[in-house]
Amino acid sequence: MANATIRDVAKRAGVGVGTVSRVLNDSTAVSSATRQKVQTAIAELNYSPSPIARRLSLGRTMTIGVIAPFFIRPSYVERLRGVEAALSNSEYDFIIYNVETVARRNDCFHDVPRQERVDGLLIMTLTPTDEEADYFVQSGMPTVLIDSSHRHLSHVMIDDVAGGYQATQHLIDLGHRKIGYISDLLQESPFGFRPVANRYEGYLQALAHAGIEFYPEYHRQGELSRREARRLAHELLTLPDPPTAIFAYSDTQAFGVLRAAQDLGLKVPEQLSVIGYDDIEIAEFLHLTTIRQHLYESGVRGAELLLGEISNPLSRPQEIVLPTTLVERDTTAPPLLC
Amino acid sequence: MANATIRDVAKRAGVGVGTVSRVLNDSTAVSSATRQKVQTAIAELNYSPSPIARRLSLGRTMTIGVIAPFFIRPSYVERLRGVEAALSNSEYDFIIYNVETVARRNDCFHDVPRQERVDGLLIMTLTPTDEEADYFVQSGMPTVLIDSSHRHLSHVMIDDVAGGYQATQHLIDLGHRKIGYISDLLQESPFGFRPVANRYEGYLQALAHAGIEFYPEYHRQGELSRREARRLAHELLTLPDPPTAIFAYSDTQAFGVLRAAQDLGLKVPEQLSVIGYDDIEIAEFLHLTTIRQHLYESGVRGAELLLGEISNPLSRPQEIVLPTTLVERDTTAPPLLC
DNA sequence: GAACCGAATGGAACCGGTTCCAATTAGAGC
DNA sequence: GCTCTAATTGGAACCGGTTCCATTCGGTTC
Repeated sequence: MANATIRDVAKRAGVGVGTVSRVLNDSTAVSSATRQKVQTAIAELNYSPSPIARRLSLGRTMTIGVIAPFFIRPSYVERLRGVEAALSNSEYDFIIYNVETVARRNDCFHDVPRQERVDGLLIMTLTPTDEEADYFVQSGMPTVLIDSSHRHLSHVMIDDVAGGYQATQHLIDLGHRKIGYISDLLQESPFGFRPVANRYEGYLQALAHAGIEFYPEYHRQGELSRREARRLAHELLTLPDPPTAIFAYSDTQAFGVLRAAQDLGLKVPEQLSVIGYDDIEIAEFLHLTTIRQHLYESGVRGAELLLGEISNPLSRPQEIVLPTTLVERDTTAPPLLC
Repeated sequence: MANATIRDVAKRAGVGVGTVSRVLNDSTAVSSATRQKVQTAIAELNYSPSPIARRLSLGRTMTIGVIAPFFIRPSYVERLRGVEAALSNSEYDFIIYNVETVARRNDCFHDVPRQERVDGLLIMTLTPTDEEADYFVQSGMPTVLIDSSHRHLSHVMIDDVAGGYQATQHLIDLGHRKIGYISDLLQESPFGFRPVANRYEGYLQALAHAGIEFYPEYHRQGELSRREARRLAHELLTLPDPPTAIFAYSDTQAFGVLRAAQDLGLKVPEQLSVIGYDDIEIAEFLHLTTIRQHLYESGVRGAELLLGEISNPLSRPQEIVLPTTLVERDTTAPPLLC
């Protein structure tokens, strides 16, 4: 009773299994009398088809894999929310592969397309090598990158060079010349996140355009956490000639900077300007000036791209570039005159 | 080449499919010479077994379903992190079923056990009715509740009555007598979250034990969001005889209260004490006094319970109760003397 | 009334694993 | 050398769907 099969239904309705399958899949070639009989039998037996068997014979899993590093970080949560929203209208479920080590990253990249667990892959921030990208393409696994890019794969990119430029330029516009930058790990990062290099690039470009010399002492990098950012900001702010403004790679790190300022009794924004990046939900509450990247939307667009690619596998790689926006709140102001 | 099957491997190795299967599953009854041959063939064909086929014949999905309302709320993210950590050591994946409407809740409760998509179910905060619980039991679906309870199902409960009591008692200990409470929706909530009733109960008990009369005007309820909490706090604080302390159902709501205080120019904690609930990550940064419930741990313990139940289905329902802890920071203090 | 056609239907084969039973083989014991 | 037993091994049957091919049947057409 618990688990009736399609054969039980067929027997009870006095038809063949093919017919039952046709009724289930809304094939038109079934007379309405037969359809009626089958539906009655289905109801009587409280039958529901086994998705696993369906998948096996269809060769599709109706599941999407999402590979995300540190999926509990606020920015990934926002992106996932977008993915969830886009997928909730479809027939697809998603499985999260959380990545916190390089070994795990490599395992995921290698195993997930091979095991036929998923019909498509959404990869966040992690950038595949050329080899890996070709491997995805050749294995026929529809793959979409969010927050990174590769010329052979569809992707939703955030223009982080522009974002970094925007943040720095905002500080310059306010009159700052001594602008610190607290970054995520640049070289030593095991993952080589693309946005890390890009925002740094934007920072350098804005300085150069304004004719401000880059002062290496003002650039600090460390693991992405409030605690570490607080430590680094403390270092910056206790330099003999400290910066008057700090651009932080992420809102989370900006909060660490704010804390350091508080520790040292510096008033924000009067004595120190701080700008973050991401515009995560809590940023508004804390009045943080920041660069908004459309996190939620990046998830939605990425998922849509992937669904399109699954239903139409031959399409050429698409690129979506999402802009960034300056959100001015209360942590930036002109520097004090000296 | 892309997708070799077990039969290809068997042919190439010159053995039967049963033997290949035995090698794959580390059955002992294979001579080492044969094992060698098979492994060579596997390597040559770059073969990896299809999990779907495996699931069909095994009748197991190696996947766990997690039903979570509003999974992007910080407290659920923390719990999920615990689940992910516990599951990452196992062979199981997990699928998130996000619930934001009652219809969706009912769908999930009804369909997920029936479709054989998952081997076990982890349900957060949502409380099954007796009927639903029996349905889970009868369908043989191992089910564990986190942050709610039912006598027929294993669960990880947070002692929210004690937590509500603790929060209120802390304010009383400081000398407050006029204590407001801003709650999640109590009656009208479509989900009937258990913790909502429990924390309120704790609040009432603490007041009663201290001989403080409950003053209905001091109790407000509204949708769980910062914005709504800010509005409600504003109402409370502009009463003719406003409370000197406010207990908020969640940290998120406490932040709304803090904002309302700021709007009205009230100093915290001098003129208003605020205590939250959850101890989400950002609470420490904002120096919020709060009640810590062990969110991450609740996820870990729940997942462990479920894995145990899957491997040993006959066990009786277990109960784990996690305590709550008062975390004193800088948003509570004795009231001003009048 | 015969020939023909299309729609509806039944059911075998298939997806790719696991498992169980029967058959083979090797080795031990006498 | 023969028998018996245990260890290996091969492969059919099965899990529960889908699909395709063959068949049946009712209705046209001449």
